Amino acid sequence: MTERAADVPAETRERILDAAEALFGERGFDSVSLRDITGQAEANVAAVNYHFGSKEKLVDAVVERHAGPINEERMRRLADAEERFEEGPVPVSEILDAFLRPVVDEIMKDPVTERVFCKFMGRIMSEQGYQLPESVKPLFQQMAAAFAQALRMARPDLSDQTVMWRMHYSFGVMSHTLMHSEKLEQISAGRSGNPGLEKLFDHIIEFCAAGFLAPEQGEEGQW
Amino acid sequence: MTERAADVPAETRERILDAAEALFGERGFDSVSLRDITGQAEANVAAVNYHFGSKEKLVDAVVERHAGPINEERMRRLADAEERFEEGPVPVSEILDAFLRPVVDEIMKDPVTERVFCKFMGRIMSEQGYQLPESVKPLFQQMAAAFAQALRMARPDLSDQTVMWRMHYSFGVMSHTLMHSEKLEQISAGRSGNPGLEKLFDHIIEFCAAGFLAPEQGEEGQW
DNA sequence: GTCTATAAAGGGATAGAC
DNA sequence: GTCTATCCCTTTATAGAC
Repeated sequence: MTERAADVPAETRERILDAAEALFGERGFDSVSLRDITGQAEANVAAVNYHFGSKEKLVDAVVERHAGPINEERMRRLADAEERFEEGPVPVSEILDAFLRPVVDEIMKDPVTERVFCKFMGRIMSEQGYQLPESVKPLFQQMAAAFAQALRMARPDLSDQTVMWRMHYSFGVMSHTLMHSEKLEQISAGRSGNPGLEKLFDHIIEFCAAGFLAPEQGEEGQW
Repeated sequence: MTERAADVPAETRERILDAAEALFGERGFDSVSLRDITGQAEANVAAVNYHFGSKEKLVDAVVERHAGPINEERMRRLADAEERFEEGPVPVSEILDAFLRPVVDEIMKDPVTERVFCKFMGRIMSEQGYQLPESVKPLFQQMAAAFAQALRMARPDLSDQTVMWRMHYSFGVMSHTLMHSEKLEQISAGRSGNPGLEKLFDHIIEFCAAGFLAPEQGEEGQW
């Protein structure tokens, strides 16, 4: 937004966004005060209201910074997969990959903020009562509808309801893992340290894709 | 704890616990004030400190009210399953059932608080930074270890790490679904309303058990 | 654009009457 | 065991100097 030299400490606005992202991911939106944020960002309390207008708008700004690019990339990858598999439906694992890979890529852009952003993403996906900013809602809903449609075509033998639930379960696995990636690293640290996000997400996709393979129990329309 | 007639409005202490459980589940621990709680419970602010000593201890009390019974029942059911399958390992779906069923039962005890407690449980399983009360920690760890052990025996072909991760994914599905059960009911309401918790959890177990069936990719010890 | 100072509201906790 | 009244702290937000 504003112009500045390359190797100078980030602008106040950016530092605030970074600090907010880290703290929100760690402790949630409500529990973090503006003082916590400006303290960590080495900025003044008043700077938040100067740059963003209010705490709520700061939350929106942090979300918007990533949500747009990620959802656009998801749509791109899904469309790309649909082209590659034009003869038949896209495999479930490819659909889940199109959903998750953009998150991994966004995290990888800056290794320093890797774990920070992991948790923040997980929190966005799971926080109760939190309302997505109006600016990203339409794209988000569009994206969710496209993925649901692709999954229905991938598993035409399943009822629509079952597909929706399993899509939801997959989101649950992803957000839960993002939020607790720290603890999990400790678990696996006994052997060879952090397995790396890429492998972790491959592992998640294997699990969820296998979950989609389960046959439907009972008659259709049981829901 | 205290004696009272059967058909009289619940004691203040109980009303506070009920209100706290509902509000904590809805909005998290930090975002809910004691005034929110006592307002909903039709009690006085000072009553919280009289009955519980502090807000933190109130949180502990809400957790303790359910955590003990649920974890004990989990252990009982796992032990029971191990007896039934004494010739061989307990199937994954039986293990997951032993883990999840006590939650369903606890929820079912009082249909009124069904959705309330769903979300509260989901929040306990997912809230970052929240520390389990010391009084329930040992039982919790013991329980987690027993289930991990059972799952390893159920899938001896998988590496220990893979089993741990997949157990974690299953927890993710469960907590995410508990916390968002409301939204999901809306989705399925088009056809026949609330599918009922029992069916929902059967569905979750199918999904997770199928996830455990996925073959392990790459060599062992890749983590 | 960044600071200090302060306003205005709400938080947890407690003393003391009943 | 329950209430009122109050203390003291932190919160968000803003006004105004620099």
